Order: sequence, then C-alpha cells, then structure tokens
Amino acid sequence: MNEAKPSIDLPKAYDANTHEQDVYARWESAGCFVAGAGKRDGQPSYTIAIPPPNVTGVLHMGHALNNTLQDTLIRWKRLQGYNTLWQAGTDHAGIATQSVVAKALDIAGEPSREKLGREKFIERVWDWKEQYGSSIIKQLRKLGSSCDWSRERFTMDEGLSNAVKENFVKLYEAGLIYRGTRMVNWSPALQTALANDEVESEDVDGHMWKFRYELSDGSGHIEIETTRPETYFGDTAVAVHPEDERYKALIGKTVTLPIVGREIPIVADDYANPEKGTGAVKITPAHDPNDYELGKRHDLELITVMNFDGTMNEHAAHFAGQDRFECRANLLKEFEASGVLLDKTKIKHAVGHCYRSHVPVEPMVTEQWFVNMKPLADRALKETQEGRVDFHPQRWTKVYCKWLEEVQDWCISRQIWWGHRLPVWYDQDSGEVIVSVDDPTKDPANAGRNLKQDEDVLDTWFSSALWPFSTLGWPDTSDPAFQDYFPTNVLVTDRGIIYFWVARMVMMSLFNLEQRPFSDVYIHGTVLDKNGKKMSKSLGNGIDPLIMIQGGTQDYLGEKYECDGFGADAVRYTLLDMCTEGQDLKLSPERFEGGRNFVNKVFNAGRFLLMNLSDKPLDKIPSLADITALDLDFEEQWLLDRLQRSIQASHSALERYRFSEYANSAYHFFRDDLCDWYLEWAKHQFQAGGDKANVAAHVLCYALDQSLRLLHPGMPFITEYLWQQLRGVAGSTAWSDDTYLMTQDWPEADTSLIDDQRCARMEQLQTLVSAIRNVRTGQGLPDKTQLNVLLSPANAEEASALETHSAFLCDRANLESIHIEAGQSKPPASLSEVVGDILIYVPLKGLVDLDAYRSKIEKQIEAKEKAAAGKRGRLSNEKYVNNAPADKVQETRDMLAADEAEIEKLKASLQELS
RNA sequence: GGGCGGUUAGCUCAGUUGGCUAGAGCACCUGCCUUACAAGCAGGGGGUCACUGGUUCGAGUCCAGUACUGCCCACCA
Repeated sequence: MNEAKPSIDLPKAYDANTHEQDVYARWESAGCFVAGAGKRDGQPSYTIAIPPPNVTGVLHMGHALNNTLQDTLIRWKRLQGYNTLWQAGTDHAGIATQSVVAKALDIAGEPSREKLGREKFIERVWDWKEQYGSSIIKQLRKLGSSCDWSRERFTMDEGLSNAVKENFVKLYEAGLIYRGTRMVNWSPALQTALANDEVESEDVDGHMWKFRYELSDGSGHIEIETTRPETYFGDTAVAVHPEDERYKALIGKTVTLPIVGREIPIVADDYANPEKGTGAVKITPAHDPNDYELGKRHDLELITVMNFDGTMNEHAAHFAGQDRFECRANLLKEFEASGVLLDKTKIKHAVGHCYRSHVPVEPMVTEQWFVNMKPLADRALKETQEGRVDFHPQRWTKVYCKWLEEVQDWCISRQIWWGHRLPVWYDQDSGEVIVSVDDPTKDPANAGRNLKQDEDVLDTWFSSALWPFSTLGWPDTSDPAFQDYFPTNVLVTDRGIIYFWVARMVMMSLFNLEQRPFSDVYIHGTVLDKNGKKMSKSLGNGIDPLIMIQGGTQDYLGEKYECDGFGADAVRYTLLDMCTEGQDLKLSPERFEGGRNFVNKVFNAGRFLLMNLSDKPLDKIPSLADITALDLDFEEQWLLDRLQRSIQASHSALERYRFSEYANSAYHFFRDDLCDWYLEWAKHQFQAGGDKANVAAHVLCYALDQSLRLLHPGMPFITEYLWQQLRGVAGSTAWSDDTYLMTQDWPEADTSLIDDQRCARMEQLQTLVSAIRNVRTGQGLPDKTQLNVLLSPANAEEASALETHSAFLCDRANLESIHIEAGQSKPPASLSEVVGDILIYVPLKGLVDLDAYRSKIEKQIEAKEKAAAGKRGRLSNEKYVNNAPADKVQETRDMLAADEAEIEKLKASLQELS
C-alpha cells in the first residue's frame, strides 16, 4: 500500500525561500487572488482597499506590517467563504514622484524639467513609472499579499482621472470649490502651494532681533521685535494695542523704514499683545497670516518681497536676488552698523516646514483653488457620531472628530506638473471660467474661442480621497465591481494619515454617494527601532523587510546585520505577534528569529506526520465527523477540546482586530497542546500499532489540517505547502485539481467538544508529570532514568480515576511502574512530592542529593504558607466575610483548606527526611 | 500652550467586569545531539506592577496628583 504513497523526503529545516515563490505563483495562476475566489453562497462581500503606496515607494517595515494585517484579514474572510476583494493599486504621489524624476534627470545629466517643458517632462515621468513604478507591488507579492492584481489601479489611470474630474465638477457645482486669492503656505523648494496639513511644525534654534524704527516726524522711535528680519521690506504698518499706555500717543503717527525710507503708519489693533515682545509689532501683510488679516482690517497695502523660489524681489532694495536667508544675514549686518539692530536673543521656536522638501515654508498671497470643508466635515462627523464609521482602537475617534470640527478650507491647487490637471478652462477674451468634465476645447460649439486650461494640478490627496470607490468604477455606479464591493469594510492604516486621507475619503464618499466608504478603521501602531525611535532612512535605523524575507546584509544602528532570509511567513508572524492593540512595535532584526523558529516548528510537525502517515493509509483528510466517529481515548478528546478553544479564541481575536492574541492563541495550541503533549503521546500510540495507531494518525491528520487552516491567514506559505503534502498522503495528490488551502473552509468551533472537567483532569496529569520529571532533575538523574512511582490520592475514587491514565503518566514521565492507591504511606528511601491532594512517592536507591531535596521542599512550604497567610488574613477580616460575595468567601475557605492540607503533607515529608 | 498614549521580569509585551502564588516570548542557568524539529526537548531562577495619596473587605486593574517618556495639534512679534 505504501508504494502508492509519495516518499516523504523533507529536509530537517524549512527553507522558506525554496517554496514561497513557487506557492505564490501557483495561487496566482489558479486565480486564488481574484475577487470572489472561494466564495460560498449566502456569504456577504468583504472588501479592503489597500492604502495605495506611492509609485516611488519601496517596501519598508511600515508597509510590511500594514499589508500583513490586511492580508491576514482578507485571507481569514476568504476562508470563511466571503466574497472578498482586496483592491490593489498605487498612488501617483504628485510632489514626491515629480521630485524623484527631476532628480533622476539631473543625475543622468539629462535636460532639466524646465528645459524639457511640461509635456516632455510628463512623458518622462510616465516612462519612469512604467519602468520603476511597480517595484513596491513586486515586493508586496513577496510578502504574500493576496490582492486581486487583475484589478490593480493607479490614481492617474483613465478611470480614476475621470472620477477626479467628476468629483471636482460636482463639488464646484455644489458651491464647495472656489478660487480665491489667499495667503497660503508656499514651499520655495518645490515652488508650489501646500495645504495646511502639509506643513510640519519643527522646533528650530533661532533669534529674536530687536529693531528701532524712527518716527517720521523725528520725535522719537519705536522698538519692535522679529524673528524674520527680511520681511521688513514688506512692512506696511506697526501695530500697538489700543489700550497700551506706552504707545497710545503714537497711534496715527508714522515711522520711516530704514534703507528703503518708506513711511508706514502706527495702527491700533487688539492683535498687538502688550505682553509679548515690546508690545509693538511690525506688520507684513504679504508674509504672515496674522498680519494678512490685520492688513485687511486696516486696509494696508500688500507688498510681496520674495519671488516664488524664495529669493528677494525688487522691493528688497540692493538685496534683490539674494536668497531669503542670505538676505537676512546681510541685512542684519547693515542694521547692526546703522544702529537699527538694538538687541538679539537666542530662542527656540516652531517653524513650519514643507513635509516633502523640509525647507521652511513661506506664507505667500497667491490665487489658488480651495474646497470649502465645513459642510463636508459636518456630514462626516455625523456619520461617526451615529456609529457608522468606527475606529479601532476607539480613542482615535476623538482625534479624528476634533480635526473635523476644526477643519479649515483645503487648498487643492499645486503648481507642479505631475498630477491631475484642474478641469478648469478660462476664456482668454471674456474671462469666463468653465469647469467641466469634458474638455471644452474639443466641443465644436466652442470653436474659435480662445480657451486655456488652468496650469495647476490637484493635490494628490484629492484623488486618494476617492480611492475606495474610484477603483470600483465610480462614477459608474452600475459597474458590477461597485455593486459587489462598495462600501468597503475596513481601512487598515497608520495614524499619520487620519487627516490627510481617512477623513477625506469619508467626506468625499458621503458627498458623492451618501454612503460611508468603510465601516471600520483599524489604526495600527508605528514601527520603531529597538530604541523606540521611528524607523527612517535618515536615522539609519530601518530594518529592510525584504532582507528579513530573502536574506542579505543591512546596516542597522551602525552595525552590519547579516540574515539568511527568514521567509515571508516568519516576518508576517513576527509582526502579527507584536501587533497589540494600539501599541507601537519596537523591532530589532533578531526579533524575526522567533517567527522563523515557529515556522520551522510547524514544518517539522508536518514532517513528522507525513513520515508516519506514509505507512498508515488515509483515504482523505478526515473531517471532524470522521474523527468523532472513531473510538477516541481521553488524550484525543482532550486535544479536540483544546483545538475548539483555540479556534474560538483565534476567531474572536481576529473579529476584534487583536492580531497578537490571534497569533498567540494559535501558537500555544500548536506548540504546547499539539506538539508537546499530543504528538509526543502519539508516538507511543504509533508504537502500540493497530487501532491505537490508526486513531492517532487520523487525529493528528485532522488536528494538523485544522491548525494549518487556523494559521493560514498569518503564515500562508508554509501552511499551503504542508497542506498540499498532507493531501499527498491522504488520498489525493499534492497540488492537484487547483485545490488550495487558501480557499478551503475556516475551522468552526464545535463547543459540544469543550469540557472544563476534562481539561482540568489533563492539567492535573500534566502537573503530575512535571512534578515527577522535577524529582528526576532535582536529583541530577539523567532523563533516561526510568522511575518507579507511587501515587497516593485522597480517596479510592480518585485512585481509580487516575488509574485510567496510568499509561499516559508512565509514558510522559518515563516510568518503569506506577502504583496508584489511596492512603499509601511513604516507603523507605523515597522522595515525595505533593500535587494538590495527591502525594507522589518516588523510591530511590541511594539518595543522590538530600540537601537539594530538603531546600526545595522548604521553599515550597514557604510559598504555600505565604499564600495561606493571605487567605487566613482575608477570612479573619469580618468585613471581607460579611461584604464579599458568599461564593468568593467559600472559595477562599476551600483554597485555604487545600493549602493547609498541602502544607501538612509537605511538612510530613520534610520530617521524614530527618 | 492644549490633547492623547506609555511606564509590569535583563529586553519586547499580555493582563477581560477589581478576587487563586501577576503571565508569554526572547535572554539567562542546569541537563539532554530522545529516530519531527538543537531554529529543538525537559527542568529552573528572575517582578516593591514608575511614585504619592485615595476609594474598597480586597487595587497591576478604579479615582486624584507627581515624575519621566513618546506622539499629535497650536497664527513663527
């Protein structure tokens, strides 16, 4: 019979890299990733839209975590027969990509972006995207991501670009998009406007300079302080508080600015804070948001003193053409010489920096397009308040809602080239503004009109905001994908983009579709290095997940770390194991060894079974019904019981997004219950042969099959690989019939198999085994030494109950013989142990180490006494006895009695020693 | 300046509605190359739960405060 079985010749150590690529390719060619793969009738859909990585991206640990979680969820649901879709794709990432390509051109010595011109440059970006843009997608595959790649989208695809236009026009027609001249954050490095949240506040060392402005009438001077001297060229007033006695008399007078000699008024405004600085403040309406507002109130002139690249313009006298910081330095020299500069003090202050180029932003007054966010935010708020968009962990709800409540208008126009062009045309003659999805210049009705499209492109987040529905065919809501998979179920992301992205998706979805884009938002922790610092390229503390997966050498915190490659399963499992609710993940490369070891353990358990099944014919992988129909021993019933509990715990953990709990529950069942106890016992059964061996083989096969299913969402490759091998020895052929574990059924717990008494009994047996093993080790005896043991339980009933487990005890504790009888007395030359109310006697010829034994018992007594004392104290406290629930009090009494009985037994055995 | 986390074993973290001797993994110690696995097995040591006070019969858990630490937000005189 075993000739028909494939020979099992697996290596002792699992090498992930020899299998993962192959398994992935098989899944893909069998269509396992395609939307709806493995779906079963009656099951609803389950959709996750991937947070689209930037096309310029490479996989880092943050992605590895983020995608592991999504893949775990989607595989879990797929196993349950849901109609799943994990929507994949990438983001065009306007600014980032434009910068990367511009830099690449520069390095290659090719013509610059400016020289190429818009059209040619954009062609180059597309070329670049085609060539390099898919690298992160390839890397996500290595991780095992089961996205439907046939549906992969890109935010600049035709369909998604249409969605962007549609959205823009709808918002415009609803009066929620407007064009206006406003003060915006300007990045001189990128030469574009930025949204408020694209500005990062950074604490920098700076100075506070005190200037002396002379009154124009020569009657004195006024002192002001500033951190930005170079903006003085744009000063159009000095403001003081109307009630400030020091300056009341000066209101209405003018001062003359040094060098340029321009006269500016001293105005009274509540904005001036008498407590701050000198109480008098220079007003530069064109370069400061507060000053801008004040300028409007006082009808002040707007003098922009800088060019878009951050150099000074013609208003800056002989400093024109200098960079703003160069100008600052030079200007201060002159002011110092001329006595305008009175004082300078060092300060630390927050300065807004561009989140991409990291240069200080410059407030500039320009004409831009904005979204009026208030109405959209109000609607989004309602959705969360009414419980239709839930955050996990819940505390993020507050953070999210607060932002929505305080939302400011969103500047959406960017002065770059790579992105969605605004669907806005201007009639050069009449000045008419045309906002339209269709290009009006293509419309014959407009023939002869001089129409010009707006030069600007939209903020990248404008298209990302549509991701959960633009990828499903919107605005065509009759698209089958949209019908099946919208709204999506969960968004898995990092806290860093709650405002940028999560909030905007909710707003746009509600605006366009009157529906939430997802019901749950899971915010996972951030990946940190082992010192608790966020991993980043500049710090050199990043761990490269690809090196952890495939092997290689990397620098980590100044050290070389060499890795053979642990495989994707190990990396995934490690991340899941560490992903506790809302907690950041402190990672070091060594950490992944644990995951690798567990994967190897799974592999070897499989290997053991395969080796043993090859001569025990199974016509199929048994079902639970097949197993329960067998004549099961206590150990087998216990294993099934434990399995049901693990299934319950794993399922419940995933339902609550407790990934670490899931990983742990599956781990402990597999390692402790299955491998350490049952599998070891099964060896004994195999040796016995006959029915015992047959039952054990069936049970092991069933338990392994169920375990592999349970582990599959977390470690897909090894589980699929082993499961196929298992089929190979159980009536089928590995990798045949396009049958894959990944589209089988998720285990369902049968609670009728759960019995607390049975588990308590097994626990007792395990404790007895440990205690006996402990006697052996305590005496320095080799593990091989077989012992003869007497067990003396409390009564005859217990004795006969234990008697039924004597074979198990003998095997697991390595005993030559066991005699179980109540009321036995200690034989001479023996050691004793106490487990609950059972006395264990181990006769030994020539005690090896009496002192060790004595001190061990003393220690046990001490610990028990301590525990008993606590209970006695509690019970002697009237308030406890009277106030605590009766059953608790009784429980304490029972436990105390047990403690005291055990102490007595321990003391007796101690006495017997002397 | 506001808001939100964190502080439990050497390290990384669990710890349900307050109630058995506070757990796991790694590291450490001891013994084993036992025919699935030394990436393993068996046994073991290790904790004033940051601090102070309060509530309670009882606090790692609830309340108040303190310290340290991290993150987010805030109009840069």
